[in-house]
Amino acid sequence: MGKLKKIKVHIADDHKVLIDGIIAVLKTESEIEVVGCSLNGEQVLQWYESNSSDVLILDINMPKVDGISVLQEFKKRNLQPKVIILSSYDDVKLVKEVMKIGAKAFLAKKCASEEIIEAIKTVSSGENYFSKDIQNKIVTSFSEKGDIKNTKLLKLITDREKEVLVLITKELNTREIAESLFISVNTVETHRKNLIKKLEVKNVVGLALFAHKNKLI
Amino acid sequence: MGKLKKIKVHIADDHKVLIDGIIAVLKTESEIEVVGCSLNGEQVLQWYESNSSDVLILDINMPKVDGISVLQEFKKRNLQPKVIILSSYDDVKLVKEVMKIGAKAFLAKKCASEEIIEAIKTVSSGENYFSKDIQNKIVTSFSEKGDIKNTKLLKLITDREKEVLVLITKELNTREIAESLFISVNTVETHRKNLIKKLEVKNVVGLALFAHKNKLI
DNA sequence: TATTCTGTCACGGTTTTCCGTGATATAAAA
DNA sequence: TTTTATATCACGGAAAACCGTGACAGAATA
Repeated sequence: MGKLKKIKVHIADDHKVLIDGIIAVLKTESEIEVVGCSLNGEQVLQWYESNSSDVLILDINMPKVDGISVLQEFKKRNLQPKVIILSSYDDVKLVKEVMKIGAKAFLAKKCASEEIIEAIKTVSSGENYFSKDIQNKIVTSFSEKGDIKNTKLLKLITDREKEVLVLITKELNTREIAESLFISVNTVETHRKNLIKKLEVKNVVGLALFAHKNKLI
Repeated sequence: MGKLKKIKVHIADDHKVLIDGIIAVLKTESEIEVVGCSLNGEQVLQWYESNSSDVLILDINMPKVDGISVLQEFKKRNLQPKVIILSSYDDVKLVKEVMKIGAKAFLAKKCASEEIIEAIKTVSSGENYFSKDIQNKIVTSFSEKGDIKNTKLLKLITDREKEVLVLITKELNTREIAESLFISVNTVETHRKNLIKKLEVKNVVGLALFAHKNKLI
């Protein structure tokens, strides 16, 4: 052991084999040192009560306490190991969610094992890391169109109704909308009624959310 | 000219030099044929009235009619050349916007010229294409946290209030919320009042939009 | 211990939304 | 030319939202 400060890693996954696999891979890296491992979320939280690591490789699907809950608990306790999420699901929404609650990297389990090393080094230097296939998914998801269902609805409403809808989202009430469009209160009410019918919502809340989701504002 | 069906490309950019550059690059590719070019959006629309191409390389910033407007007009006229956006701005939001209105690829102007060829081939086969630097930006943008401004307000409201707020966005009225939380209508009203005060909005519309903007739903 | 925060509930009153139903004029489409 | 779509207006009534004010218990905090 030289003067080199190793990157301390904890591995949490309910599949013992997978942990062993990762340990084997990491053994080839002199800068990385596995300092602990857990088979479920509970163990992880316990371990971090009396220990610490630079990086935590965390499975999402674990018994007792799942990975998401572990992350949330970490946030509460203000624990700061850089977390690399390891998941068999590589849904883009899931990726977004875990990044939001503090993860620094996301690896699909089917990723190349060298990517684990890459990920550890990257997050410990402060950057985020996504495995190649995840990157692809993210980019692909980007070009997906929004709801197709709603474009149909969007085409149903007239320009004037759209105008009223926008003013509704500005938190104006019917009287104020009428004044700002120089039309009768009754007319505005009619527009409201038609909007609610056409957009298949129950009330203003539905209208406001529709407008926002469809970027009318 | 053999039996090979060439990919017909139109180039639109207000910088003549850039057009010439692209033409020079594409000349090396036997499968690609430049069939026209325009210096502004108006010319593009005119050209497509009596001509057609498989691919259109389109600059965003052009005089008279800009690239976005061209895309929108295309949609109206139901013209279907695969559009590759060429832009000096590589803002992620811009990328998202143009993809939504029908673009198939996005290239930053600083991209490697081979990427243009790659992009043309990719879109003409029906897939989307993003230049490497754009891909990076997209992935990076993914891990960025949301608004910082509203987190102040978000911290002001209690868990129970958040619960009520979420139910409001489901288009439930006060009575229904009360029933689903097993509390009195009066209590729900109190929560509503507090929410409106704390979040500094005028009515339910403001509440709904706040919830949506802050991803509470 | 005293104070603040949270969650609960109540009452009365005003304002706004929601709903149905119907009418008229104009313009566009079948 | 008849029909359809759009935009306008009216009335009446029920339902819901909004507002102020006050109160109480338990938990957390200072």
